[in-house]
Amino acid sequence: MTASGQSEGAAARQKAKYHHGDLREALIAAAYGLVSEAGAESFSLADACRRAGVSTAAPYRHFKDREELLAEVTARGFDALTADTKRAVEAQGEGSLPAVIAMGKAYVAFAAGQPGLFRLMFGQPRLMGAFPQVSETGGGCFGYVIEQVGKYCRANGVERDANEVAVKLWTFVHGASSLLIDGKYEKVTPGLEVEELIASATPLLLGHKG
Amino acid sequence: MTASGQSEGAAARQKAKYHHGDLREALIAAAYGLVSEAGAESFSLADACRRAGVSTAAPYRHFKDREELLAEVTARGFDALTADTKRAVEAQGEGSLPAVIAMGKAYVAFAAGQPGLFRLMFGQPRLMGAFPQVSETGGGCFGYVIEQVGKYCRANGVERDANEVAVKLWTFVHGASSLLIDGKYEKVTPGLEVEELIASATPLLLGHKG
DNA sequence: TGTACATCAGTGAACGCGCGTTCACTGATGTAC
DNA sequence: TGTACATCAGTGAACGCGCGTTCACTGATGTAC
Repeated sequence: MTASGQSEGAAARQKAKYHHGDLREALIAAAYGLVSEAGAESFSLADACRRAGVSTAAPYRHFKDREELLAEVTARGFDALTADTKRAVEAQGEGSLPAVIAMGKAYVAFAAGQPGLFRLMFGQPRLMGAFPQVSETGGGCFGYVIEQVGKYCRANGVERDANEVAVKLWTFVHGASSLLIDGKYEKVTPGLEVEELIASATPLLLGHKG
Repeated sequence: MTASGQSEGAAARQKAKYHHGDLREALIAAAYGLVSEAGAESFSLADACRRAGVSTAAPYRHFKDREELLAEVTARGFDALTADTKRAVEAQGEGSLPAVIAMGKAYVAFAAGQPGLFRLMFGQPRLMGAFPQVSETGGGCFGYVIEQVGKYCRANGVERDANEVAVKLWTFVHGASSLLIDGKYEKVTPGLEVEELIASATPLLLGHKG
């Protein structure tokens, strides 16, 4: 995967030219930004073209249609989420309780940081069915979570089925992300610290005494 | 709240007439059905008019605009979800563990039964800010969950802060609903029984030994 | 090194579409006398 | 009980809008000779 920062730089350098340089990456970056900021519901291909500085016909040299561009954005989102959680885990040391908690916090932080993208990644099951790269990156993301919980369980003698424990943690963390970005916590329990919520729920779901 | 079944009957009886009888309720029922079936993203006022059998100008006698109709649908959704959870709790007896579990299952069942409506209720924070009836019915729904968990805690000597326990359960159940309707469980752990997941996670989050 | 040419990533104008909303209107209904 | 009239919930035609997509085109680039 080409880093989008790189391609944006390239785009800027070649802005005056007739040929763009890497319009494909520039369009993905534009769409990624627009979706992150305003959500996929209000996303339009025309907006992405405006942001990339090309005509509305240009994307069709690189993508079959609007949906194919959004699928690519979704896949990039899963890659970014995986990278974030991986970084959080590695900072704490694989197989430790702090690592599992940090993983959950990173997941929530990703959702909070780009709610529109998060909703696109999780609210469009059709994309996952239709585009292999979405299915693969998404599977890789969840697979990493499950793998890490398994490592923790084995390292700490948790006798439960690691897969089941992982699904529970994922469920909790995903619920926290959703309720947070949809403003429900704010409405019902203002001042709630989501990070603390994750930190206190994780041991319970791992089967520790709270 | 007028039951929509009643108004649909009334609408059918008066179908041939120039005046509709209760177009407001008929439009809400049409929109409720369309959103439940296909989601709010693809919902159009024109579709609702077709389903109700009136011209596209007719809704403006009853609603300021498209958004006001969707807000009413959202409020009805929260009322229905509250009613479902209440029914589930009362069937098991308030303050019991089976009641708390049944409440969670009812929440998930509601989401699974009408995913489009569920996403509208939770994915549009703007509606909640702008329309008092959405804020009220939504608050009533979450408030009921919190109240019931409080009753359980008091009745069973759970020394934790009941509010915190309630938020955890709600978070878990909401996460299960989201992942289920977005098809993620199916992808990652095919064959997962969400009802069992709720039943086994609930005691953990209440602080019991699993 | 210079020229001819093939390639193909862009342009910009146009399309059809369905949408939300507005408008002047029409005709059913309820009420006052 | 019958008639005149005010009300107002509907109609249907029209609007402007932005969208996704297509089209024939143009002009920059790389390569073969």
